[in-house]
Amino acid sequence: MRHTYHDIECCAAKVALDQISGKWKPIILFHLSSGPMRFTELWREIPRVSKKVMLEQLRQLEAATLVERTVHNGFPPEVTYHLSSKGRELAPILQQLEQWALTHIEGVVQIS
Amino acid sequence: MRHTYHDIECCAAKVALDQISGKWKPIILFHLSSGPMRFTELWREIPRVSKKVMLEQLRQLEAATLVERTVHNGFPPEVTYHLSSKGRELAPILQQLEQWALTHIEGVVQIS
DNA sequence: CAGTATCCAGTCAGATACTG
DNA sequence: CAGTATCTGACTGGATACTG
Repeated sequence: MRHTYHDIECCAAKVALDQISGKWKPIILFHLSSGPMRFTELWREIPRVSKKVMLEQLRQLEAATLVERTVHNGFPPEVTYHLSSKGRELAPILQQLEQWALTHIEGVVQIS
Repeated sequence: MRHTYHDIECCAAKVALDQISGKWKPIILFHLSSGPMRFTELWREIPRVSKKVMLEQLRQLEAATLVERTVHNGFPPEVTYHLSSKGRELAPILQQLEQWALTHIEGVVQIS
């Protein structure tokens, strides 16, 4: 998403929210918070998403420098993803958000 | 957005993020944090959005019980929007997110 | 003033198949 | 294993005009 000066003037939090929200990004961040994971490992944890979409989400997290990608040479290929320091600094805030959610969303969210 | 059991199991923060992210929601929350505002007043603060979209965002915030809507009888009609207690409890978290953003997004965000 | 009603274009997630 | 390529339908945001 493109940001305008007006956004930043008003609310840097919007920029932050755009970087961390998205269909699967919070879940990816959640899983990576326990440590580095390989692509397929991550993919298996979130089985409902296609590889293509998974990649897109990871690329966007990389572009936002929240996640870093490491390629280990060899065959078969091995690529791991891990949180950057910026991503790790986000963790406590996400935990507060989680806590806020748990005390407020009860009875509001649909379960499918 | 519909949530599944898996989302909640993994990450209640995702549910929270879905409720507060969206093209204009953070900006609306930001403006309402200073106090109640009338529809047109709010609309004038965010001039790039159409009334239809503005309404949609407000309705979603209402549905998430973050914002409340008050109709004052009379003519011309007067409707004000204000944060619920749930919305007010979110404010400090958004401020932290704002702070996190300010220390990290520099040089990353495009200005259009 | 505070909305509805239409219509449109662009983006996004997803399914599926293929590759170095 | 870790991707790419292609195609698709659904959803979102937006422009514009109209209304109680």
